[in-house]
Amino acid sequence: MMEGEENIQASKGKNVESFTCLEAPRKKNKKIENKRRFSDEQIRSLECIFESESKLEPRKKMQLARDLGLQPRQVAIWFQNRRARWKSKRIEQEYRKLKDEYDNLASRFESLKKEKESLQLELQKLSDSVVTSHDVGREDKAGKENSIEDGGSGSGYSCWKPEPKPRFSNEGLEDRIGVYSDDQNENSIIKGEKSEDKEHQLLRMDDQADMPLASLEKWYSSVDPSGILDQSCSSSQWLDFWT
DNA sequence: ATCCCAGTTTATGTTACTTCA
DNA sequence: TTTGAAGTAACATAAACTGGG
Repeated sequence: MMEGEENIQASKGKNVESFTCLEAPRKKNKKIENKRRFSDEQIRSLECIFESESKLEPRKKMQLARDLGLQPRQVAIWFQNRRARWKSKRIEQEYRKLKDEYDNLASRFESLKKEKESLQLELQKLSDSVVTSHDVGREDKAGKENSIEDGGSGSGYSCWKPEPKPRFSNEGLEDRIGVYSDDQNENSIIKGEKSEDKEHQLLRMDDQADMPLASLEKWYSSVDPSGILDQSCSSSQWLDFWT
C-alpha cells in the first residue's frame, strides 16, 4: 500500500470519517468529524513549497506532512489539486492572450479589406477615365481626318500628332490620396507626396490591367522603387491581396 | 507498485434572501 | 415599521476519490 494511504483507505465511501489534520476522536458532531479545510498556516507552507517546486519528492512529502501534521497522502493530493488549479488558470490566461491577438488581427484584416476595396474602386475609376479620354481622342482624330479629306490641304494638319494623355487636376489627386489615408501608414503616397512621376505611374495603372502577374510585379517595382509600400509585406503579398 | 492527470464527488464556507419575534 | 437573529437555498471552492495511462 502506498505510503500515507492508511487513513484514506479506511475513509473511502460516503459519510466516511476522513480525518485530516486533526486527530480528533470520532465524535458524532459532523462539523468536527468530517473533512475540513486546512488551516491558514498549513496552506501558507504548502503554497510556499509549491512556488519553488510544483512536484514533491517522496522524502520531501513525508517531511512536509510531518511538519504540518497531515497525512502524506493529503499532501500529495493537495499538490495534485494545486497543479490542476494552476493549469486551469494558465489556460485561462493563454486564452485571453490569444483572444486579444485574434481580435487585433481581425480588426487589422477588416481595415485592410476596406483599403483594398477603396483601391479597387479607385483603380476602376481611373481606368474608366482613361478609356473615355482615348475614345474622345479617337473621335477628334477621325473628325479632323474627315475635315482634311473634305476640305483640302495645307491647313497645318498634315502631320497630325496624338493628343497627350489627359492630366488630372490636383483636386482629383487629393481624392485619391484621401482614399489611401484610411490607414495610418506613413508611406509617401499616403502623406500626399505628389511627385509628377508617381502621378503618371499611378495614372498608367489602367495600362497594366491585363498584365500577367510577373510583369505586374515589375511594374509594381517601378511604381514603388524604394519599397515603401513593402514595409510589412512582400510585393507578391500585396499583389495577392490585390487580385 | 507507484505516481500523475482529468474528471468527479463531497463537504464546507459564503452570500443573499426570507421569516419571525 | 424597523431591527436583528436564525434558517436556508444557491453557489463557489477545497479536499478527496476514481479510473486510466
